[in-house]
Amino acid sequence: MRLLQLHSDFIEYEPIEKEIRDAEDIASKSKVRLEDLVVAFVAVENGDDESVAKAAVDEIKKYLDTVKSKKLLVYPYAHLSSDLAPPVAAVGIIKSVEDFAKESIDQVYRAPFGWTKSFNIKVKGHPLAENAKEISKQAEHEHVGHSHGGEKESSALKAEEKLQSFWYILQPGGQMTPVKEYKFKKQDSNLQVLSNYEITKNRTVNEQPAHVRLMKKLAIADYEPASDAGNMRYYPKGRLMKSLIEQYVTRRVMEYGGIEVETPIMYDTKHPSMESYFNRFPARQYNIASDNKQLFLRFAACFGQFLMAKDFNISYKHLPVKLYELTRYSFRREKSGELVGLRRLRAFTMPDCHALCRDLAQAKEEFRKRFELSISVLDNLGLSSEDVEMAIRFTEEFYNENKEFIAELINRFNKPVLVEMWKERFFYFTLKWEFNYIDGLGKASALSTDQIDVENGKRYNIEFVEEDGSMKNPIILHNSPSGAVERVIYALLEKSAKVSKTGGIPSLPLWLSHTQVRVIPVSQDHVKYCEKILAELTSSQVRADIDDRDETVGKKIRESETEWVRYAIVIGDKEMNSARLVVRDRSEGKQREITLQELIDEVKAQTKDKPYLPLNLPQRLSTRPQIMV
RNA sequence: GCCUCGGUAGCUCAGCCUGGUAGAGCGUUACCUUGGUAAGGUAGAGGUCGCGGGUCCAAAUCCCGCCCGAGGCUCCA
Repeated sequence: MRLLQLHSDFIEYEPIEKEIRDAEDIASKSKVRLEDLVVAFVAVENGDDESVAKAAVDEIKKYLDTVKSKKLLVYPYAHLSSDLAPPVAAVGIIKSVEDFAKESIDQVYRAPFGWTKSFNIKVKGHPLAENAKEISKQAEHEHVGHSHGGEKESSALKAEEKLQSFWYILQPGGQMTPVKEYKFKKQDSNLQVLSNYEITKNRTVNEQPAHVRLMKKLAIADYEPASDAGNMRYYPKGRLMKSLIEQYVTRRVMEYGGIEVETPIMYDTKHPSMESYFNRFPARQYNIASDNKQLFLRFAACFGQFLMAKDFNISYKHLPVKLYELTRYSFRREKSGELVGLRRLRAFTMPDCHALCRDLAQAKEEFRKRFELSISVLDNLGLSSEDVEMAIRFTEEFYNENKEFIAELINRFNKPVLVEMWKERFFYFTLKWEFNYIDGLGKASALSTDQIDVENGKRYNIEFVEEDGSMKNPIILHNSPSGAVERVIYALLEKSAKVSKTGGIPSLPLWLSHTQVRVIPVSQDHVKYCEKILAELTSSQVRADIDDRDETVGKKIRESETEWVRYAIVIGDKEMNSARLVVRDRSEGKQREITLQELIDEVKAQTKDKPYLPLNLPQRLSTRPQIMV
């Protein structure tokens, strides 16, 4: 229950109309005026009962004594809480508050429940005139919790603070050294950054991250002030880039054996299998009220897939079963101060693949495949093992029983790895790894990840029939082979910023570039011929456009450079009378003379095995709305 | 959420300290120029100076509140 008490000179209120069906009937709709009193605004929340009403009255009485008042108005006020009890229950509790109050307070009034009311209030100007409290059922003995920090803390949040971690560096070959004793070499500098980042939490920088400027300059994405923070808009080039990454990751997961499904983005907080899972995590979700249901927006694909898998009829012969979904979006209500460009969002696109496994042996076998898949997917997206640092987390028990398995993963990664070890299992997983991108400001962000989950099979009542006919809960692996799609773009942009910082030419992978080839006519007389070339490129599935604006060649070249267009071909009289083209290759900063077919082959070779989508803007630059730059 | 800094034309920013007619570059529109590998020329349009309140004869400028962003703290299953 939420309680806001105001010591007031007067209040006037007037019932206007019934707001909800369950509103109580009242005798008169005339304006009510009360003077020199305490107004107690009350919101009844889910789970509140008579004992809460009693505790609230004790609290109110204490407050009335403090401000030396003997008059009380109980005023139902739903807006104090986002976790309201159903109206039928709430009206009962409100009446209980009124009844209990009458036992110890001289004059008790109550405003009607369920009505839209207008009110006019004058609060006294002394320091104690305003007082907010949150009263919850479990706080019965102490009766109240102060309104600040009143947010319900999940058990996970509390326990996490107590959880002690032991940090090591694990090298290929299996040698594990406490981080404090490990001598970082020059090539380990990013791992050192990651270690400091995770352990000492020392992160002092005072700059805007490079990718934020680039995502705007390249017209990929931008903030959307009309939405909630951390919900971005994606411009045509960004949307195309995201589509391509999404298609690529999805195809790779399906080739691995993933079965694509789609599940709802919102779930009932009160659903039995949801509640226990839900309460283990910090209250960091978007809440939505719909009729009498309290819904929340998913923060991962787990729920949907688990709820679905629960209804499958599974035999041990079917295992492992791999369910896959690309969530657009997953939502996490990160604290406002934590949001950064495309690195940390409140709405993001997450490939999420769960594998239901028969036992630990099968889980480990599957885990290896997914490790390979993740390395390969990330590499193909343009982020190799050199660009990322690995962290692995496990319980002491798991480590002791699976040393060889863990060493195998480290050897495959072939670089020293940061280890976090716990004495006891607190989370639902026994083993988890992730690849982190370390950006120019020394910030670490997780991309790919996989976990061995030994808890949710049971929690969600997912079962399979074992060979002997018994029912068992599977071990579940949680893999995102690429991490959030937005974060992949963040890493690619940060990586190119690093390149330009060291004097190189920043670029994006060719298959993710909006324009792969730009055709530039010297004058309007050449436009027609250019369009023929353009048609050939397009029919060969090369994304090409034409700068047919009335500008100088120099300017058009300059703009193709600032847009990071890889190939530019200038077409004038010379080219119209020759089979060869002069191609400007941005990666070399030089011009080359080749045929159109050779250019097409060159582009195709570099985009082999990658998805293709057509241009997402008009081909003619003269008809293209300008976005940014 | 808390602390610090910022928000001025579509974009990047100056002006604010010390109150007195709202500026530049890019982009855009029109015209001239018809071009050969990183910016051709001239002219015009374009503003609720984030929003709301206050002080003042007068507020982009000073004060208060709010919104949005950046960085830090914290957090990141």
